[in-house]
Amino acid sequence: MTKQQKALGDLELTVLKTIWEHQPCTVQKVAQKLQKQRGCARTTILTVMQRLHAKKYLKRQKNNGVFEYSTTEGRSKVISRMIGQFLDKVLDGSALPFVTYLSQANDLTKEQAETLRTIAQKIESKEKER
Amino acid sequence: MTKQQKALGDLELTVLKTIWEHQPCTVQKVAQKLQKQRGCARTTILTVMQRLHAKKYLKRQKNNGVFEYSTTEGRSKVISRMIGQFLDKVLDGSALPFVTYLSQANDLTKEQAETLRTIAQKIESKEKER
DNA sequence: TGCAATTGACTACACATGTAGTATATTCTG
DNA sequence: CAGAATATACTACATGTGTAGTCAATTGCA
Repeated sequence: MTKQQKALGDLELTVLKTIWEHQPCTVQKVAQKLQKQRGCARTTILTVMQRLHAKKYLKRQKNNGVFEYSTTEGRSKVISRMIGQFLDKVLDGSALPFVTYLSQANDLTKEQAETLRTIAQKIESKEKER
Repeated sequence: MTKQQKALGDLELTVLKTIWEHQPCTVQKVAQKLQKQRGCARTTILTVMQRLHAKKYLKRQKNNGVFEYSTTEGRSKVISRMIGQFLDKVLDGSALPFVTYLSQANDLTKEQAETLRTIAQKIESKEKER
């Protein structure tokens, strides 16, 4: 059962993100949003959405003669998988470079600092579990 | 000065990693290593290395009639850039999903746990800086 | 020195993805 | 209901990457 989801390109990810935020969603809606952000044609978005549908990232249902698309998986699930793949493929399974990256970032944002703090808490709870 | 390095494909990254470990390196050496790991032909590696050279990830020098390749950038630099790109493109600049991923991994390795601990220390030092 | 082995340039092809036009089908409106 | 508007399908093309063969150049060995 290797449900191995196919990889996502940049535009595909962008489209998917848009849909996660406005589910369910017509091609038109997505196209309008991304026409501004990326200046791409409506048919480009249409094609991408058809591909995402073929790849099973999207499901669709015709409402009033227009397809409404929804995602088949939640955002966190897909993103998690991508993180896992990145970890494997780029970082060889080690999270250390990522941490180093974060801690070296001289423009560490409040959000990231907060993130780090969160991690510390996670560690503590992990410790207590034992 | 947008020295925007071109993106790397999977095989390209794999080759680059091999070279980081055995610098400088001939096509043959890399090919032998990867022929076992991925079962790809010598000329495949040759092509990839030529492309990496064209992309400026590798430099070469002829020694005894054979090209010896070296990387133009250190591993951590390239990996850092990739992390930054991943953070931007996939995680929208937020490291939180990554942390969540790590803390939820039920097969958290010792190494990763250690990583988390390291982060906690980083936080502390960051805090003290203020 | 001549042949065998090695090396590298070039070419080629398949597939993925971004990009978008054209044509067909569907729906809505007057 | 017919034409206009809209939506979808189909087709196409460029680029990037994995993959690898062919052939010419180079090197080394007998």
